[in-house]
Amino acid sequence: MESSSWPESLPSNRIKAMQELTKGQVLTNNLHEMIGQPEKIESDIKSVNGVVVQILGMFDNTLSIMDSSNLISEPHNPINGFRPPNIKDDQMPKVSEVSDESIKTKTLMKKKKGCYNKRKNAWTSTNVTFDLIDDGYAWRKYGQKTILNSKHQRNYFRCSHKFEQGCQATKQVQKINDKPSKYKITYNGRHTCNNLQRSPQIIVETPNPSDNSILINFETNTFIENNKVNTCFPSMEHTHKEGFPSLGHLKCEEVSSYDYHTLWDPTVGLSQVSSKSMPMMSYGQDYEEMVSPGVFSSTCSTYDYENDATEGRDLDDFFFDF
DNA sequence: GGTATTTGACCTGA
DNA sequence: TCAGGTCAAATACC
Repeated sequence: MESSSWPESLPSNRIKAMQELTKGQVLTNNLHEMIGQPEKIESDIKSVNGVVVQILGMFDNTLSIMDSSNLISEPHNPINGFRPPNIKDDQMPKVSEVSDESIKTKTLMKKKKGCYNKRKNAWTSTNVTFDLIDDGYAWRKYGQKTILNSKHQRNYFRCSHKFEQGCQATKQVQKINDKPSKYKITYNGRHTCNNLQRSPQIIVETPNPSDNSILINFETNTFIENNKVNTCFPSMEHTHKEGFPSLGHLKCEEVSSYDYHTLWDPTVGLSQVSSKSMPMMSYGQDYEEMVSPGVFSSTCSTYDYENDATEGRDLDDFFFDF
C-alpha cells in the first residue's frame, strides 16, 4: 500500500508503521483463509510458513519503526534479526552498509578492560523456559557470574560474530529452578550479523488432546485452538529427551511494554529446536540437557528483569502455552 | 596451533 | 558501596 493513502498530516514513522500493520492484516487474512483449507495447507506448507514469517517480520518492522521514532539508542538496522526466507543474501544489506560510525563509537567506548557502556535502553528480550532454546545463532560464552540471592550462576554469551561483523547481540542464561529445570534467557541487542547457523524453522509439539492452550488470532482478537495451530504446521516436530518436560509446559513471561506476543523473536529468529545438541550446552555447568523451543516476548524498551521480582512471581500470571 | 572456555579483575551505574 | 556486566589472560580442548 502506498503512503499516499494516508493523511499527509501523519508523521512519516506513523505512516510506515500503519503500512506495516496493514500488510500484516492482509497476510493474516491470507493465513486465515489457509486455515480454512487444511488439505491445501498440507500440500503447500512452505507457503503457510512463508506467510507466518512475513507476518512476524511485519511486527519486527513495525516495532523498529516505533523504536526509531522514540529515539531509542539503537538505530534501526534493516538486517537486524528478521530476514524473510525468500530474500537471498545478495539482496540483503551488507554489514558494511550498517553505520560504521556506530560500531566505531561502541568500539571506542570499550578501550579499557571492563570499561563498557551499559546499553540501558537497548533492545531486550527475556523469556523463561523449562528447556534451553537453540536460537540458531552462534554464541560464545564470555563470562559467568554468581548472582546475589541466586544459587545458580548467570552465564554471559556474546554473538560469535561480534568482532568480524560488529554484532552487538548478547544473551544471558541463568538457571532459576532445579526441578523442573527452569531457565531465564535474556537477549540484549539485536543481531547485526548475517550468520544464522540454520534456517529458521517453526516447531510445535504434536497435538495433545488434553492440551487446551490457545493462541491469539490477530485478525479477530479471538483465539486459535492448539489443534488448529498444529494443523497449520503439520510438518513441525518437537524432540525431547525421555523424562523431559513437554513443550506444553513452556510458558511465556510478560516482559514487553507492547501488547505483542508471538513465536517470533526478532533478535534470535524463529524459536526452534535442533536434533543436534546446541554448542552452548557443553560450555556451562547448567547445560546438561537437551533443548526444546520456547516462547519469546520482546520489547524495544528497557526492562529491568531483576527488579520485576519475576523469580518470586508466579509465571502463571501471564503466559501462553503451546 | 588454533579456537573456545574459564575465571579473576576491572569498570559502571544504581 | 556493591552487584552486575565485560574484558582478557590463562587454560582446556580438538
